[in-house]
Amino acid sequence: MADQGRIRNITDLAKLAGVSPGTVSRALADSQLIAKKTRDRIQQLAREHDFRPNVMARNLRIKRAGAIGVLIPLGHETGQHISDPFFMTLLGYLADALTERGHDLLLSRVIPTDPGWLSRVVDSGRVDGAILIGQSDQLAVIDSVAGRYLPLVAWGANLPGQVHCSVGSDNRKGGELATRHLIERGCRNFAFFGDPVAPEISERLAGASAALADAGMGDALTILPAHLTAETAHPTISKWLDETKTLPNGIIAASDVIAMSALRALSEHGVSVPREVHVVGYDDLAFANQTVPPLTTIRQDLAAGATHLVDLLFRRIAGENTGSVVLEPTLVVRQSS
Amino acid sequence: MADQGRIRNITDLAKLAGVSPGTVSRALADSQLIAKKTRDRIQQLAREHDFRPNVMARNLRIKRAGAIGVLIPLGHETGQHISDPFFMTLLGYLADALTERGHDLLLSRVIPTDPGWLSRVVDSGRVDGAILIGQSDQLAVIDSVAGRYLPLVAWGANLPGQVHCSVGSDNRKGGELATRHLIERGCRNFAFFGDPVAPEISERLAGASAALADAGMGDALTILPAHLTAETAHPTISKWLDETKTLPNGIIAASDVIAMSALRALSEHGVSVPREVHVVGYDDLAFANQTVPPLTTIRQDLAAGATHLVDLLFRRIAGENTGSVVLEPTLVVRQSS
DNA sequence: CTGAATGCAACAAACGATTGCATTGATAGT
DNA sequence: ACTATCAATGCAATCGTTTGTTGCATTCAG
Repeated sequence: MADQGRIRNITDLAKLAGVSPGTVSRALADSQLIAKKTRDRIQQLAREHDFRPNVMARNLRIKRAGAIGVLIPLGHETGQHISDPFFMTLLGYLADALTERGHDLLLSRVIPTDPGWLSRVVDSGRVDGAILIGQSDQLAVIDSVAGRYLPLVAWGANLPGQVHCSVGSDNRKGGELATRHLIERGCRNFAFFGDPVAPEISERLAGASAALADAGMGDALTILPAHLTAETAHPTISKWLDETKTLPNGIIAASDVIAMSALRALSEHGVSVPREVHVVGYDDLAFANQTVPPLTTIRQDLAAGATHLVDLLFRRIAGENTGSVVLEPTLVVRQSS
Repeated sequence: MADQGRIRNITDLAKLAGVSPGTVSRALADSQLIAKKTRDRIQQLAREHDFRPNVMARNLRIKRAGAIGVLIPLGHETGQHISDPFFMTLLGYLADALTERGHDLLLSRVIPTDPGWLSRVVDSGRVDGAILIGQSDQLAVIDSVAGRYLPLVAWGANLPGQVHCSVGSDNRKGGELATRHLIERGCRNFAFFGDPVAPEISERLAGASAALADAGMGDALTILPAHLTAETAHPTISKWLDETKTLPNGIIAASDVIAMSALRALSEHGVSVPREVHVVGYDDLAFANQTVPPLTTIRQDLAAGATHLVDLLFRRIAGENTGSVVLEPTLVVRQSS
């Protein structure tokens, strides 16, 4: 009969080492309370049997989860897949930032059917805190949970009177930047591609309108409510181009994804960018400088955003009631304008 | 004095209901052992205090983790960010498939420095199984863990003699498909953009070479080892175009991301696609039909791939020693060829 | 009216760790 | 030689559940 197989828990290892479980626990934690010699021996033994203490049991005792829930609520825009490049870019940065802090990332794509979707996660005891990527149309639910649960932060708009902590860029200002740039480029006739049902988008639109009003061109804007996915944006835009009599010469897209669809649709209609029409996107995702022509866009610094989100979250986990953060959007000029 | 605050655990609720904790547990699980009347009363009470049993404690007792680890090993190609659209697309599908099975997704971006990176996750007790997105250059480590740990599957190549279970498309065949298509389009002079250091890429290249040899054009292929990220691929390609004397008329890109960079570089060099040069990508990611012109590409069905990965994983969790799956790649013809 | 069958709920032992406190030896101080 | 001190380890309670076993009332057949 062999050694009775693998070492499954701290008690097995204790027997093997001829000590008590408590001693093993301390030894593996490298506690000074245990003689260096014993510690080394036990650690060596653990390595030999490649034994690792059960994290779940540890977390239960220690009362922490070691994981942060990252939720992507898809309320409106149900067609929007989790693999939307914007979400994914932010997710990537979050993964890095959380790993750095020694926490795991529990990913959840959630389609809010009942109002319990958020508490189900935060009250489950599986996570030490939660990060929402986008608020979708769930402001009420988010605010209500945020009222009693501190470690919760969201990417998105910072609206007056909102209870929860958010990180996002100044969408209104972004819209202004884009529009001013187009005005400088000599555009006189504008179109906004994007559905203002989402708060961020409607802010961007508001910024655009304001900039035009400032320039005395308040009535030169057409709004085309294009959805945020490429699959739905392209046909919408294409159809619109077919039907429109006078083409605008400045297009403000609510996202890079929409801008990319616009570039394609314009190309298919034989319209030259930027000669005939100038296009500005929003986000500055990785692909934005790989389009033909490379896209002028409003950059949201998602790396900085992720860092802020994580930073605020951990301060809240520590008990601090932090405020929100609004990032400055910047204009990145490339060849589409 | 109020009700002493929140209900934190099953015992609190038991006291409140005047029953034992065990009864509460059974009641919340809707066990027939508890009288319907008692069950209802307790469930109602739980709802009122929106109490949810602690998942970690439950999992500890029940000996399951309720989560699947999804690991993205970044061995070679360290520049490759987690937000690579390919990874993210697959991740999205995985998130959906796992959620459907009632499991959480524990995301980990791992840069393998020591060989313990994989066991650290699977032996931690936090996950019921693990899915690797890509094998990177870690075949040895993966195979060694797979030898003793059943619930492990990987997206990637299916190599002869490999111990671990994998799901991936037939890269060699994909390379052949792309090349045959270009031959049919009348191309006579070819370039392959991609670094064959990764096993998948080298298979795609092998397929391309084979197809050319078949057609008696074995020496008509130039290889440009472009990296998989857009940031690095574009300058490489651009430089190459500057220096090359005779332009190929057929380009096989190892991925859609590389193809997109190629499209841009070609456009910048005033080369018309597809009139002068035909381009085929690989993957068929969401953006592939939004490029200018829309990209002809080899489609890997990632939705099906994710379903297979999850399916195999759960069969392995149940104890079955499954084989690997190889998916058929298909050609999607658009306007770049 | 007695004894067996049945339905409900309580009890207590796990799951695998951590940690305050008690205990043990050995060394040192007087 | 006797005790005070201290370092090293063991003991046992605890985290919040689940679940096999047991015990107490009923109910019903005979």
